[in-house]
Amino acid sequence: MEAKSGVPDIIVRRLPQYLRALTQLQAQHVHSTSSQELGEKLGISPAQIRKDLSQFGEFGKQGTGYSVNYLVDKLQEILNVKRVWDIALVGAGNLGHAIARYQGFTNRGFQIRLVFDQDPEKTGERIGDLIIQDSRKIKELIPAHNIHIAMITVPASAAQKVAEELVAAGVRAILNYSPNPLSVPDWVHVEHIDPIIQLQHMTYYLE
Amino acid sequence: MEAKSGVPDIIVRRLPQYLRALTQLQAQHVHSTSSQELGEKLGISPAQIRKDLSQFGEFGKQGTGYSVNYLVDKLQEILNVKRVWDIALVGAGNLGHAIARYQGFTNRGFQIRLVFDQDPEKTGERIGDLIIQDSRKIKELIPAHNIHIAMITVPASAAQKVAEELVAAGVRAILNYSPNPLSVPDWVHVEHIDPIIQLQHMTYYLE
DNA sequence: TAGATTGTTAATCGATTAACAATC
DNA sequence: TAGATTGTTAATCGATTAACAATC
Repeated sequence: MEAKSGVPDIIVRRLPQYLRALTQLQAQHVHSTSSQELGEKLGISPAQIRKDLSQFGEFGKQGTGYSVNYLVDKLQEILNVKRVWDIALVGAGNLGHAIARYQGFTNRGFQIRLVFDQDPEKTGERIGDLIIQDSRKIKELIPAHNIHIAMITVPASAAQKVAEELVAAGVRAILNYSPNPLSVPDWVHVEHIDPIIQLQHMTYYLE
Repeated sequence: MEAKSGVPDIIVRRLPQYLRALTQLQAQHVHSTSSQELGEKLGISPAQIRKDLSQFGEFGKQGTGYSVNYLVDKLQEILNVKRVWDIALVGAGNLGHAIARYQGFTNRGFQIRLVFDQDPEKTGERIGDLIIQDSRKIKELIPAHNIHIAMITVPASAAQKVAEELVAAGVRAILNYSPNPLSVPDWVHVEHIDPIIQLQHMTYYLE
């Protein structure tokens, strides 16, 4: 699961960070920036930022830097987030509820459209505008809503099975909140969120 | 914020993944493994795993591989998680509640001990065994509990201020769930969780 | 013993940075 | 014009992999 047009994945991974920083500048009504300024914000060298961006086009002007609006637009295009992606969430436990209620997705290109849970006591219950659906309907509802991205917030023991059902239903990208590696076909993208991995990285440096 | 004894940070970042995979093997009562097997699980080359581990000692045996229990023990030592780290959580909104209730921290070296919120309506309320404290008590309670790690789950606009209060109270490692970069002294470690960054990385590869 | 797998060296590969001509 | 900053090349730096002697 890497390389599309041949741009190294390590570069692609930095683009969303550039976009986030630029969007924040936009919110502060900053119209113009430079690789220097962006680099300071992100802890990335200016040369690297220019090199990364140059993979996709010439977005700046010598002497003046980059137009914030223009670069935001271009990065949204490159990252495929000029549209809104509908998302399915599987697992309406504590974390699933919190994510379903989170307001921050919408203006960054994503919208949670379906929530599933396997527990019959939960199905039918509402979370904001959403109604919790029975997990057995994954196969039916995900294609019906033309959904290609899902988040998994079920207990570790159920994650692999859920992943398989999602893939069978047409999902091609999974954000996995369970502390389990998922085994999926290699045309399915998986990103993993495990806070403990990040905590343990930090404790290495603490005495 | 890098390099302790001089082991490259890129290697340190892989250690928690090794530990997680090994713990899973342990749960399946597997007693012995090899760089080959571990590599397949993690999508990392066997040579790299051996090289990474060799930075810290000789943990394997030619011909037979690694004892799972022994390697788990060694990695826990290296990562500093043979002890339990108490954690403070700031922000008792949806996400904060979900994290405070999450059961998965304890057996991986962490325990949430304090929860703070700035809203007077919430302080005093319970989440499981914890009682939500007024954020103004950060300065008092964090040193009193000898806490050095915190998680931030407040809205974006409040995150920087909270980070500064935490640092002033003695926190040296922050797991930041807000979509904001935090500016902290360089002896403070920050890890960032922003699901949208990860989603946007995946949409790059989707049509 | 024969087979397996480690730890490590040397070779390869790829990513980052420094530097600068081009130019706004 | 003078100053600033881009996009890009070439040099450097660092990480990954291949290969193998050592040895369980």
